[in-house]
Amino acid sequence: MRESYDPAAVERAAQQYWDERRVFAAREDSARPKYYCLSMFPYPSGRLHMGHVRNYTIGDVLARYMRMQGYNVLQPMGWDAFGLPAENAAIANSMPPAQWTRQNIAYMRGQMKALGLAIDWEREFATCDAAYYHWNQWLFLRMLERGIAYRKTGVVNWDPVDQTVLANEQVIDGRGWRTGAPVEKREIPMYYLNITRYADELLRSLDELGGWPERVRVMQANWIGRSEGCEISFPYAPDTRAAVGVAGALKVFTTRADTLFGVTFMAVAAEHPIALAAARGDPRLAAFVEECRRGSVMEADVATQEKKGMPTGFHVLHPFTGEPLPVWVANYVLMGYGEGAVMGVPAHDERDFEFAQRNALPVVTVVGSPRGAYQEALAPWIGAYAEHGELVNSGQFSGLGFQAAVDGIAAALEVKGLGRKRVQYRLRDWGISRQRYWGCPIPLIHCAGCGQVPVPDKDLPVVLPEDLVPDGSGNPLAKTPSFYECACPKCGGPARRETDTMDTFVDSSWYFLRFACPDDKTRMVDERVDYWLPADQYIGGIEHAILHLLYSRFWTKVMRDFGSLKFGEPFTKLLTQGMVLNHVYSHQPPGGRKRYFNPADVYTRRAQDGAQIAEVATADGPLRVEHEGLGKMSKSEGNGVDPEGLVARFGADTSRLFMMFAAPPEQTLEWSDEGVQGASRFIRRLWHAVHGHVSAGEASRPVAGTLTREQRDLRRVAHQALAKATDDIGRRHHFNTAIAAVMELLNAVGQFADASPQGRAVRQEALEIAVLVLAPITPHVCHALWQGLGGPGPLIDVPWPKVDSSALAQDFHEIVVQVNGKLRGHVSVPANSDEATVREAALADERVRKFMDGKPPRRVIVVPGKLVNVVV
RNA sequence: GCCCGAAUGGCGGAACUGGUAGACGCGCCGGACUCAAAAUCCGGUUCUGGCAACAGAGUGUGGGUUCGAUUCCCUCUUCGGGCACCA
Repeated sequence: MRESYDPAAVERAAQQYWDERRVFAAREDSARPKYYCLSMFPYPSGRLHMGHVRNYTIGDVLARYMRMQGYNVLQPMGWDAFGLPAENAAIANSMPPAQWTRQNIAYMRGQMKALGLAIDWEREFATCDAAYYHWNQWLFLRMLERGIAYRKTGVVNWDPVDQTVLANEQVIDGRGWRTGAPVEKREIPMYYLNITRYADELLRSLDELGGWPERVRVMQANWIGRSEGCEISFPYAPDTRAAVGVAGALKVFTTRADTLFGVTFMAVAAEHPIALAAARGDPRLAAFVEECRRGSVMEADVATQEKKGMPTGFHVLHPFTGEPLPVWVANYVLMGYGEGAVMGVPAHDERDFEFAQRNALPVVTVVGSPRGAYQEALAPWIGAYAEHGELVNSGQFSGLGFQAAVDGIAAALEVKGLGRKRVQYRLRDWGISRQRYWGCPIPLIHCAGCGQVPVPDKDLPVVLPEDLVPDGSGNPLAKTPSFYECACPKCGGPARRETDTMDTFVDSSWYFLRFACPDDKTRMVDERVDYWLPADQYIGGIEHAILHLLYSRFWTKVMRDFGSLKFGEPFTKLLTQGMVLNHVYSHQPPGGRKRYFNPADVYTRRAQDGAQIAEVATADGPLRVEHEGLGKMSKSEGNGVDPEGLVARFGADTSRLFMMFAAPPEQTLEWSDEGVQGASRFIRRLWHAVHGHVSAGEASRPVAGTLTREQRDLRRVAHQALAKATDDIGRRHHFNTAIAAVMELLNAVGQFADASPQGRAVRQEALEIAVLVLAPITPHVCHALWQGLGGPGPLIDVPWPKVDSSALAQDFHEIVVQVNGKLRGHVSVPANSDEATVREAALADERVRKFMDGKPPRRVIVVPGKLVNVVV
């Protein structure tokens, strides 16, 4: 082996070795246990960023480790290739999204290959390949046949100037990103997938996901949001009946039916039929309804906006007392959630309380909370008001506790035909229609005579034309007759093809299945899926904890119910990688569009008053930019760091080692390349240690029982490091501490000067352990070092080493002694000492006696092998 | 606003099940090598007091449980993620 470490040469040689032998091409093999190691495929945004490097290195370490453990490993890669950024790039560069996307894929594939990932590239595909999205369309039609896909109207952000539907991301402070025009809500027909049909199963089967982080399961459970409550109907009073034109009732859902006698008003969404009916005769109300129609549809905006309301002048009747209750329009009630109406109980609900205070509505206490019920009209809200308690002022139900009250009220409502118990979910059906070009076409045809007609299976896929260039106004597909003009498959008459495309979450909801059979031209999935799936380990960012993972679980269950799959959960274990954060800098000219700047281009200086000023250099001189804090590395915020420079300067192994050493995978990481020198230095030290060792000739194996104390010490350090690294990599996925253990081992090897044959044998074993443990993390240099050490066979085929437990044995234990919980001394006791011996040794210690100050021990706590605490 | 996390030296982090706080690395300081620099090697490095031995304090804030709390419970603060059309 060469004396000095040349990362470029080492990495070229190792990658060539793997490529020539196709060592990562995975084949089904019933003789070996399989391990499907899946990382979330990237959006081809142009360049990899450090979040990608982190994600794919974690996956690669696990894949290579499990291969060493004897598993038949599949690690695939593909591209989540449809999406909005390609259209934005197209607008900016007048280039078709397809061209931009495919260029990016080619570039990023090269970057990934440079990292030396153990990927089976023969399975690669992009979701914009017709051979892939063909099956999106095929399954969508099967869902349509079974009523899982259906059509209804939905609310979108509408830019009135560009006449375009905007993504939430394109709405900035309530205005369109390009035009600056105030955004409006607009209802349009859309296609939905009936995920709520699976709400109960999606919730219950979270319990089976023992390999998922607790926090993800909690987030999903809260998102699905099962609540048990009552549906209650408030019959229209005569004024409402007259305005709406028919007799009826205002239906609400509540988890607090026990507070029914405390209802003092009703609140409906601005889009509710009662609100619209009332607005027809009231210009002020009409203006308020119009105001509510403005603004974005995002829940975060709705939840934080000022709570406003206006009375309709109409009334509904209390189901028990018959008392008329005023109906208000409120901007915080959402039409798309529940019934679009809520009952207002100001005495026992904080939001209702604030609304009542603001609008001078009465407050009626109906629950005697043990910690104090609402009394004074102007008293501030306290949490106790919302607590369960005994009912008061509630007619026949007074005196009942929470559950008895809910049961009694529900039963009585049912008798009257005005309500019943019901389970409600927060989860809403999944709207998949996008009024965009760069996505999978929805395979439907609209015929004047036949209505909505599915594209026949034989005509699939409906291929997306790849040569269009969007201009930001509307969907280019809707302006392309060669795409939308077609014949009705039923009657043969002229018809119009659907121009909406599918949400890109559809593409990513099943790609992991297709990696098992990417070449099957006749079926969506085949029997190879039964071999590889479910994926044993899924790795991806915590930001996908809800949407992507929930949609993938739903899609899997649908395919299972169609008979295509034999399992209902796609990912057995989940590792949610913490985000790699970087600073976010932006500039927004008055009335103009906000632009983001990469932190690498930003420099800061001090103003005269000492304040930090951030600027970027432009052709027109320095431009002041605003620091928005830290955020995940992303294309849209322009704060990604391209790993290319790092790899070019230090090599893939150093980059991988540095990234894995920086923090455990699940932890958020603020990007900094300080410390990368340390990773580079460590690899060079290892190289020199191996080189120095092997240039002195061959070494034998150590012979147990004949070793000196120093030789036994080094063996113990080596096997301790191996035991720790095995646990850290295999179980905990804490690669940073595994690396630290190898660093300690290398430090010990450096201290070990024994050049005797036995000494050299022990050093050989220690270096082999160091190289094998690092093999999953820094595979290229370890490939070369293994050759240098004369290890048997190529590293890629070497199994994970086994801990020699006899090497770990220790004769003495260092016991920590505390007095009153404070560290006061150490004693060394033989490893097999009993509790009494340890206690005696501790009490005999001089320093311990000094701090006991002559007082007798009140209590002595002995933790075997570790610690003694003397309480005086 | 709601849901989920996180906070430990100058910095990244370690302490896994309640038992020695600061492993390992970066940076910094000192030394060796060198004409010099880089690289490399050796030593030191939580803070305060002390020449030292040593003592005291210390894991975002305030409280609680415990012989013992970075770890468990409650409060608050700050930061990050998600909130259904960014992916």
